[in-house]
Amino acid sequence: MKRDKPKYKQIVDAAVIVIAENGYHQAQVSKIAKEAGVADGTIYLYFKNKEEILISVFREKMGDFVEIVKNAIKKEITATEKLYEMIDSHFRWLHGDRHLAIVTQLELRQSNKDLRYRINEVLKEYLVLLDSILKEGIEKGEFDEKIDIRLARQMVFGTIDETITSWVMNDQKYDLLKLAPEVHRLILNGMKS
Amino acid sequence: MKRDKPKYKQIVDAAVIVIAENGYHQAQVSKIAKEAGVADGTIYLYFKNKEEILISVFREKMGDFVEIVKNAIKKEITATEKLYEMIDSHFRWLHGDRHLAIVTQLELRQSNKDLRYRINEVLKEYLVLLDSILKEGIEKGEFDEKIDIRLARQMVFGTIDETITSWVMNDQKYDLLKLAPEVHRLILNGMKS
Amino acid sequence: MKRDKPKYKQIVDAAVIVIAENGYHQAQVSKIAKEAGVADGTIYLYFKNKEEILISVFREKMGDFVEIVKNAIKKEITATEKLYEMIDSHFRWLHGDRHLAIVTQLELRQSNKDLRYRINEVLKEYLVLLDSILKEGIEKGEFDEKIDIRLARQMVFGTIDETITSWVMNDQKYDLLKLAPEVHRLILNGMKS
Amino acid sequence: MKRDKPKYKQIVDAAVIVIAENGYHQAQVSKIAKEAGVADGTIYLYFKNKEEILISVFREKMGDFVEIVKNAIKKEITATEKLYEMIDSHFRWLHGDRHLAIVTQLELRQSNKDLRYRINEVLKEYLVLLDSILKEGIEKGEFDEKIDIRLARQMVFGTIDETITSWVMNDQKYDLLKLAPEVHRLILNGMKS
DNA sequence: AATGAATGAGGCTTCATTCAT
DNA sequence: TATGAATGAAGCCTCATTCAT
Repeated sequence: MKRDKPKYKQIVDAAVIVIAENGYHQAQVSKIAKEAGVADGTIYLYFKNKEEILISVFREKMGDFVEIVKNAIKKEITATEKLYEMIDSHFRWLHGDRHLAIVTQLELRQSNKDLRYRINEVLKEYLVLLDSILKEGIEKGEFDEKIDIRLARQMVFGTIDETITSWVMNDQKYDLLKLAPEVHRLILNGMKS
Repeated sequence: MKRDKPKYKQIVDAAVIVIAENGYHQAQVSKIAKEAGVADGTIYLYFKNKEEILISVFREKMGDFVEIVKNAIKKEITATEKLYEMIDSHFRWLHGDRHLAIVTQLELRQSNKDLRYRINEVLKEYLVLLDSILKEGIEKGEFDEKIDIRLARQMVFGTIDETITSWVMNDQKYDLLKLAPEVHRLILNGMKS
Repeated sequence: MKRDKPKYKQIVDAAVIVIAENGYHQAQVSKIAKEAGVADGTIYLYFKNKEEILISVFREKMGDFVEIVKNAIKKEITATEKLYEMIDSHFRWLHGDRHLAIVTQLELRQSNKDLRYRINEVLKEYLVLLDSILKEGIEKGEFDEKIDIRLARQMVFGTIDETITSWVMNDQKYDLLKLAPEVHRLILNGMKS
Repeated sequence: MKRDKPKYKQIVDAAVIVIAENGYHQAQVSKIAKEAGVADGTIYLYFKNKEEILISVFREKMGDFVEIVKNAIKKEITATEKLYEMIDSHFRWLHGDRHLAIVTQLELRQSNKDLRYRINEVLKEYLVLLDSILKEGIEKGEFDEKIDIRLARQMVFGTIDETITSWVMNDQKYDLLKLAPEVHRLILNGMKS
């Protein structure tokens, strides 16, 4: 509701900051309202309840991201290159917003089953994109035709996710972007024909 | 404290069941006490607070598991074989205790930052074991000497973890054990020299 | 204030409908505004606060009703006949507006002490009318001269009120109007000389 | 639950006092707890929620009262005498507990539809008792055989209720007990054969 | 060692009212 | 006059922990 109003975005952005700085369980609605510079009640003109704020955080940000990835891989020709762009833009995305990185990798995972289920719905779009790259690679003969798409997807996503989580848990001390080529190489080798 | 008393184990086992069946946020101390067949207050004779119960769940169970893996790989000669044994016994471990699988893959991740930090401490022993296999593989020339150990570890752990989580999220419908060879192959290819 | 403007009546009528359909506690100002086809803020150009709307509902409607009763009994000669007309027109009034019946018998009674006190002020006009009939009946020898006017009034009003409330609580299933003669007879007997 | 524990009664009694002194809408759980001399949370060991406290107030008190009436009319022989005892003990009951009188006549009526529905369930026992007296009176020829039991019940209850409410609204200034004979006479005349 | 009744802090949400336009 | 977006106070309930027995 009213997702195009400026305050909607204001509140979502405030939620990212508050969750990142205080943790999921300490992100009270009143803190988010204060950070957004609105009254507590105003939150409920834009979101049905607290859970909806959190869903929106993920949906808005992940939505932006899927667009970025789609654009990034559009320019590429081979599945191998597309895979590289996906890894690199995923890294670049969270590297560019340290608060968001904390939220997606650590805090949002503390949500309850229902919320995580709904987050997975949003994630699906990303995984579908990944699947299409994998299928293309197999068809073109770039990847081994014997690989199980589901397992390959889990390897790719699991590796990327684990790499980013480690980076966040180490306080984003080292340069995540530099890891992209090696992660790409590890993943690719696993699927080479 | 008093970890050798029978009630200690009774409470830890009760916690696994209660968390698996009710979810992390619905696992009240009183429920755990009831499942363990003791009074609420008794819990606090064995655990300083609720967080300690959850830590213990992970420490006790993961401790058992690390032992299992250590024994499993002892018999093997090559790093490649050891890696296979690690994957297979990891799958076998959680395949054999559906409650524990839910708890490690879904519920315990909803805990707060502090708790997850301490869980990672316990995980370290597992990761150290993994690192030693990777190093051995490189030294023996089984794996590519150019791979970054940290990244390789993240790929291996990320892939295994993501595979198990997917299996749990799909209600453990399909046979996890059958996936071990293919997961092994995917991972191995990524590191082959 | 501004009771003669068309929007005033519009809002009062909307309040009756909203309260009847949603219940007293679910009759938010915004719902009344919507039903009346005006903006929330407009309500406050015509009413000081929400309580004033509710008072007005009763005052306007009860005002109409007292006029109706006055006219109805004007034609009658004996106090006995006037009493019958009062009962019959009371029944007829609420029988003709099912929303209003719900509001006066059930919903408005959920208001707080202050509001109920002010409603009683409005009711007084009705009770004064009733008292005058009772006095007239005593003076004319139709009713027992020994009856306590206050108690008699309470019996008459209590009986009528309880009868209507029962009818509303039974979802207005049976014909209220048919009960008038018997209610009249019961009441009258109580006061006969 | 645990209705026989002393704290259950303690809380119910505290609720009567708090509601009478502050009004239904100002009777916060915390006030009731304070008046009862227990912690807020303790309330919830004895009552599922706030509504259950209010139901219990009525059920416990009305339950006591129905017993009193049953005992009072047991000694009487005629329906006429029984009716007098019912009126007199009803008056005597609320005359003896000014807080309870305010609660039953004014405050509890502000509750929402659900609560009032459940209160009516409790009231039913009283009305059944009243019906049995009326039937007995008709069978014995004390009351007119042509009267409609339902209407007669509404007259009796309506008159008693209205009389007590008036007394409470007038701050219990006059002596309610003295009104019993006249109320009895008014009611009785209405039903005499 | 064991019990379990009692404690009390803490947060999401609603909605009457305001006020800039 | 009319609007409607924004405000912010206020309360029910849960549950980890304690402590008298």
